[in-house]
Amino acid sequence: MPELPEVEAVRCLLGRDAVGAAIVHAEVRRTSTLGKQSATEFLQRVKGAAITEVARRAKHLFLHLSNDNTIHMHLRMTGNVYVLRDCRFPPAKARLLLNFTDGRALVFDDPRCLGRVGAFPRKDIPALLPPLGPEPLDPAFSWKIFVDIARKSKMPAKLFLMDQQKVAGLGNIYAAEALFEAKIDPRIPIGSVSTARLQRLHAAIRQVLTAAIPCCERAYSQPGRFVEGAEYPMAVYGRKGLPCPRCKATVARIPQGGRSTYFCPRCQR
DNA sequence: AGTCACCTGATT
DNA sequence: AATCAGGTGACT
Repeated sequence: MPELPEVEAVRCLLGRDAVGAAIVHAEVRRTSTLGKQSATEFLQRVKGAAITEVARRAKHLFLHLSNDNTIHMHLRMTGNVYVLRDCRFPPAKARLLLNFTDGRALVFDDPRCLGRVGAFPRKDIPALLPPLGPEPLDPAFSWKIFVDIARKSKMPAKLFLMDQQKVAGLGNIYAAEALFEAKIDPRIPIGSVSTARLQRLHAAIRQVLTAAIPCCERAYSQPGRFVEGAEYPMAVYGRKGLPCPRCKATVARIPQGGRSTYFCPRCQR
């Protein structure tokens, strides 16, 4: 589920439901969710602490704790995090639980077990993150910054947008949607896209992500459920064989970097 | 830059 | 049985 807008929606939800809660215990149901960290170390770092703030950087989530530790989470493909009203009834795919003093519990729900959670001293967090490009919704993500990065790269436009070192937070869906908005062929080397199209792309990245966040917030407003009909209205993603909303040509699907890219072959070039 | 491994479940 | 899935890190 998660690209930047989904992670932002989760951050918002946890800000509402988890901030102020105190952790009495952590139940690690799948040790691989902690990666290399031992369950003992994780438990020691979180036990007895309160959650003071929930933050996001790109697709990474941070739960800052009152004891100067921070829980780092990455949802990868299928992770989800939310607060259960009653810790006695965790979902089947719960990989890790943080039990709160009031009987509620934060659950890290992840069917594919690709997501990761870890607890570290807050000051160590920046060094633990992989290299990340600018945050696209930050006012600092200017046209100049974007064009400087883009002009240096020869990557196909779609792979460029998905590269977290170039611009952080886009994934398979919103990269495709931004390219559609900017009318750019996903296969074209980003550095050879015209300045006018790059300008459109810079705006489209912000526009698509900004529009998707409230959709995701609605879709995930009920912890652990998915509100049908709230999702961002996709123009091309997942719409192979359906008409392009702009020109009515047939949306195509091609492999790129081992994944599917959806685009309109008529109006994206 | 491209491919694979990590995991599991849904769909064809 | 094979393919696909909104991600990324480690390989060649």
